[in-house]
Amino acid sequence: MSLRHVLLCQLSTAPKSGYDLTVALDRSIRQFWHASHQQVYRELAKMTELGWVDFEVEQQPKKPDLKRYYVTQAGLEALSAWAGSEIPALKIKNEMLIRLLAMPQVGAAPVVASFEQELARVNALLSELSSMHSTYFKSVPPNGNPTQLAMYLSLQYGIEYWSMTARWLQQTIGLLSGPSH
Amino acid sequence: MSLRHVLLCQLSTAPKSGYDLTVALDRSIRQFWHASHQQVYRELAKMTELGWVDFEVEQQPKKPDLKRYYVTQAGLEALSAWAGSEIPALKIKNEMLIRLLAMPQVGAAPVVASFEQELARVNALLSELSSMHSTYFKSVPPNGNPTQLAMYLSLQYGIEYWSMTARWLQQTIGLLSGPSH
DNA sequence: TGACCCATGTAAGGGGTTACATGATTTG
DNA sequence: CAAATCATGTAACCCCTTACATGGGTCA
Repeated sequence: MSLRHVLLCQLSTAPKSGYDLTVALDRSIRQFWHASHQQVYRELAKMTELGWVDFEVEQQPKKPDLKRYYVTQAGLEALSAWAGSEIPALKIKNEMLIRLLAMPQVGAAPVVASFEQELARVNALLSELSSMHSTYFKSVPPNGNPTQLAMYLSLQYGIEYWSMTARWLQQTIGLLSGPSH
Repeated sequence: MSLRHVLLCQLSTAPKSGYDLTVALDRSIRQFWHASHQQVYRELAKMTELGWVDFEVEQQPKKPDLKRYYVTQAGLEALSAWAGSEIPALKIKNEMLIRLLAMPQVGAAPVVASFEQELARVNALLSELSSMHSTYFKSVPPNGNPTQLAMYLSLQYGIEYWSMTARWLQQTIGLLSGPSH
């Protein structure tokens, strides 16, 4: 899947270790693509097999050896081919919708309770994303800076996604708990 | 995960076979939770082990045996407990955002091309959902009909989700292809 | 005759999570 | 003294996808 391409992107700016990649992922795009260190090491091993990346071992005094990975020509070509290929259809899989399905059996009350909890979580996330937006992007970054543009548009997506979710939750809680009381 | 609970919901209205469940899923909530027949059979086997469902075998002349599953008391209790429990945090995992990350390496052109294709697909989906909405829901279903309400709110969610995506794609394509031309 | 419907599965592999393992160094 | 940081992994398990398997009945 796409984790492979996330790692290729990160590596193509500068060679990095699996540890570096894990930390960088967690610091920068955690909200938009999450991966554990186990996954990162597995993907690096697979991409090495595929010839997309290679590494040099650096011996460190009093520390474990460090494997510094870099992207090969084949890796760059794979990234290019992927970037223009058809985006695989994304299927909505949202547990909230399944809770709704359970209402005929379990009633609205527990569902509304879990939705209210979820709305609080979503609002917290939204304010986090909003503050990121206002600190990093006073204006739309120029087209000439693709890295900044990518971050700006991802943040934009996250804010719109969670705003939409919050609106839907509010409307739904209202419908489920309002009229019958 | 939630497939288990989807199946419990479907079974609690009337006993069904694995085949019935697969077909019903594909006909009704395909847009919101998809599962292959292999998954359905596996979940049924696991839920039988757990004691959440049980089945009766019906011999059919000139057809394979049919296993008619029904929900047990323990299954109903599991469904209730789940419906009010905390909703696990949903992480955004959207390949579009990773394409953006690749722009510094591969340029904007292939990314924009794949986004335009995606926008067409999203618009097609949206018009499908809109027509479902206008044929089934002339007005908001009453609170007393939870099955209808669940379908209404799911459709609502789908329409808002894909509208948001379409807007974002349009904005993004504009930003990536507009100013530099 | 070939395709689709009914009805059940097995098998292999990809992607992801959680837990476990090691071991020195730095920080509170 | 305990926790966090650096740095690598293994193992077991869950969920999901794709391909393969069987075999009669219906319909164009």
